[in-house]
Amino acid sequence: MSVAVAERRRLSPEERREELLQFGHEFFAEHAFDAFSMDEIADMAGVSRGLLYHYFGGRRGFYLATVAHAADGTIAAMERARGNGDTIDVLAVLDGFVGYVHDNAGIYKAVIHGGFASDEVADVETDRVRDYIFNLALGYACIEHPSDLERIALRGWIAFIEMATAEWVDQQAVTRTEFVELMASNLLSIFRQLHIDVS
Amino acid sequence: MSVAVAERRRLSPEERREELLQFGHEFFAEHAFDAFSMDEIADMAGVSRGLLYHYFGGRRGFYLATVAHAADGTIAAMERARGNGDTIDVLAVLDGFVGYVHDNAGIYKAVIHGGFASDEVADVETDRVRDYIFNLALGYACIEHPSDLERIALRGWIAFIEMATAEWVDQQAVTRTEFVELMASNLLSIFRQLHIDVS
DNA sequence: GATGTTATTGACAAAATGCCAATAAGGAAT
DNA sequence: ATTCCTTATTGGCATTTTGTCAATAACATC
Repeated sequence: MSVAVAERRRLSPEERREELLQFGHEFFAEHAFDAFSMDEIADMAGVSRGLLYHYFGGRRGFYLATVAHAADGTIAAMERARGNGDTIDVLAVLDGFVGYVHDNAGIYKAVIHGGFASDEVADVETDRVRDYIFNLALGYACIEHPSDLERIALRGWIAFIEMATAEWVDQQAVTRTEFVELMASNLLSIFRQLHIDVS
Repeated sequence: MSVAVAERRRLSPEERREELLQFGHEFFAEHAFDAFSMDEIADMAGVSRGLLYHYFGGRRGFYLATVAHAADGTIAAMERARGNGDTIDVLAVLDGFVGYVHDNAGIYKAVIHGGFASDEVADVETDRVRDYIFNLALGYACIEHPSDLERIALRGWIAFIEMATAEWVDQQAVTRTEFVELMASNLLSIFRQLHIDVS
């Protein structure tokens, strides 16, 4: 009886990095930050621990790269749904967001929604996603310089859609359309409350 | 020159545990989960590493106990603001919530708002806080068995107030009263949207 | 097929972890 | 005051994990 030993493969740095990020995407979706040693993680990824350190510097670096990757994916999904017209279709973009979370529920909930306790670098990444949505909402309402109250309310609304989407994805108890409309009309409520005309 | 060595103190388990939790409250408010070794943490707390292990089993255990402690504090603050009448004053309870976050901004943002990546036990604690607010909102609207859409919307609203409060505490750019009213009227908007009468 | 580049590894020193027998603080009894 | 006894607290040990780097071997090019 022989143990199946994967032989050494030599990839380009770009390919290897992409492969490892793909693995991190799945790994951190399922396992807590410190649930395994770097040795075990490297084994699961099919590489040596040295390689993980080479590419990401360590556990935290690997985690952060995975967070950044997921943030990129989330924004890209909305970008795609937005299209390249100059009018903003809030329903379409929200649907793009919901689509990404639906297809990547594990990593989204672990990393973007859940986040990592008081880590500045990770916060930068999750905030990138929020800022994208924030600016989209500003553009939709034709606001250039939001007031303090407007900023607070919009950031609150963004948390609303993050939590509600995580919740919806779990059960999908109402239709996707109905759900997206709930989020959109909540945004309109907030605009109305703040006396913002959106025509 | 002599190094000041704190001599060994023998406290009751209850006192020591409380003291260590107090320390954890401050520690995790400022430092990332894995930013220090257990040796360093124990030093800062003024005890041996062995004692930390004895009381909490390790880093994760210590962190989780701190989360639970903060969750208790958050709920207690709302409980206090609620009083013991049988009518629910949403503004008062929200103000109690805001008060706790204001006074404990560091740990709140690190632990309740921020949360820990995909850790079931920590989620149980943060969800305890959310469930308290959830049930409060249900009580306020006289709902016994929320529909799926109502549940999603209310969970979303709770994320709204969590994020908005964290944001408000940072800058306090609008008055506390104005801010609390923003959150309360957003709740009313949601009820209206869902055709829920709150009289 | 030989050669050069560099992606990848294994192994080593240092650090951190988890555990437990030994220690001593502080209350109770004399 | 002094002794005793309980058990909170510690120090140190075996083990695991980490971080680093010189050695190795894929793969492309000639």
